[in-house]
Amino acid sequence: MGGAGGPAPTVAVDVAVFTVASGALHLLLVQVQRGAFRGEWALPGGRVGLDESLDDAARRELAAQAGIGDVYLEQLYTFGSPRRDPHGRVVSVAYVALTSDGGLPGDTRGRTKPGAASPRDKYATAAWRRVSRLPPLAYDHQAVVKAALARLRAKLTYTNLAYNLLPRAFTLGELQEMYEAILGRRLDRRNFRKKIHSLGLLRPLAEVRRGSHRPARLHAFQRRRPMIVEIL
Amino acid sequence: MGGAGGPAPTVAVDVAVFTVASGALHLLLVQVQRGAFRGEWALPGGRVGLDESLDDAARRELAAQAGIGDVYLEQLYTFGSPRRDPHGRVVSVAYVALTSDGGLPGDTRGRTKPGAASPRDKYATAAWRRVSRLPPLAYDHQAVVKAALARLRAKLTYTNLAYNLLPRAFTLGELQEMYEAILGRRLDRRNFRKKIHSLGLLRPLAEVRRGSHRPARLHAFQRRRPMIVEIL
DNA sequence: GTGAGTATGTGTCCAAGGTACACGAAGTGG
DNA sequence: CCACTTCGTGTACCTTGGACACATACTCAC
Repeated sequence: MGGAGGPAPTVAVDVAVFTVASGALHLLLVQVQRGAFRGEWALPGGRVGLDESLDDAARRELAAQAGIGDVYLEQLYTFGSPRRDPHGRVVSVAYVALTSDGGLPGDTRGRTKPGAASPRDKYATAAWRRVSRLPPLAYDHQAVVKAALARLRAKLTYTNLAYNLLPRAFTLGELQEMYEAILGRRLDRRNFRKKIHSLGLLRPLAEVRRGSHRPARLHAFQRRRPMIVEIL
Repeated sequence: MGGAGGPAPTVAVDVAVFTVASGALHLLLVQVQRGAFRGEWALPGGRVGLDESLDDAARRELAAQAGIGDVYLEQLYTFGSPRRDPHGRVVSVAYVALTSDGGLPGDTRGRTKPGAASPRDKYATAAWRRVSRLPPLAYDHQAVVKAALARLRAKLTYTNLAYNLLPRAFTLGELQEMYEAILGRRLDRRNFRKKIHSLGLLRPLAEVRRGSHRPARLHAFQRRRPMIVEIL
């Protein structure tokens, strides 16, 4: 390793933020404002400052470009092909982020319907898109998303990271629906519940969710911090 | 993302190269030549050129600093704390590498005894060290090694990456010895062999290895390319 | 050459976990 | 009050992983 001097690549971060809404997995995209890819969709991200860590840069860009704070953040992979960005040599550290509400600016409360663009001007070009129907992406971001999805699917099966994608209280049906949406396959309801219960990850709440049919008991995660647990 | 201009971090690679010899896991270290850490031990690595990929940079540095080519290479994690290098802001992409012979320069054939320093002048400061007895490391390389070991242990249990650490032909005892050395626990010989056989990863050879006792049949990997296989 | 010593090589039994699978209960809505 | 839909639970089977014992083949010491 060494000091400074000489030509060097630029360092950037790109973040794949996921959330679940309407039983479908969504990804946050922004519209490129200038340059060769102007108008196309891309992952939020940007240059890393001299005095901030990579994680900090990722959080800063998320807040700046989409008004999103309070996410689970995990480094994914670093993409550094010489020609991945036509504007110059950019080495990009990719992140996976998870959030429970489509936390777009303004209505952080109002449970923004993913799929719609954000109301605020500053983030007018940020939007949640169903992962199953993504537009073409700028740069090599399609490869980034592919890797992010693989990581997300893998980690859901052996960690409790699911708590980052659901609100405080949820029904077992909603939890299962989330797993099915992300893993892309159906799960046996009885086996799923048996497994979840045996792991003791959840805590039943007093309330129930009332719908068109039999009410479902609400649950919450015992501990909302990352743990290694074999779920599926 | 964007173009050039403004102050930016330097990009470097650091590589944790592992090999197995004398039934123990070894790591390749180099002695720092200048700067604040002069004389201390560190992982081989260096700046990333403007026109090379990250993987290429890792291979180039390995060849230059230790005369090592022909390794399995896998990106590990990117370390980017602002103060991890006292000489300036360096974002370092860490790699894990695996090689079967302590392939130090010159005697690529002669199966260099790990633990000894290299014979060639140019690589005089490169040496294999037992992972169980590592010296203090420069920079944040101790954290890098810790992460590399975790990755190595994890991957050995669900991939066939072991083929990168063994010569073409080996006995089942040697294979098991390698697993035990890396995982740090003993395995039941009968269950281990049963599992390995049932996976069909190996191909028995005609020859046997003769030692002080009953000869052991030599085996080779069916396919020497990365595969996902649940081994342990 | 012969017997002790040691590493190689194989099969069984049991426990645990995963998968397939069916029925009653609690509500809503017509 | 009847039909419908979702919630909620338990059993049987099979596969897998882990504990475990004995015969074989060769070397070395005597």
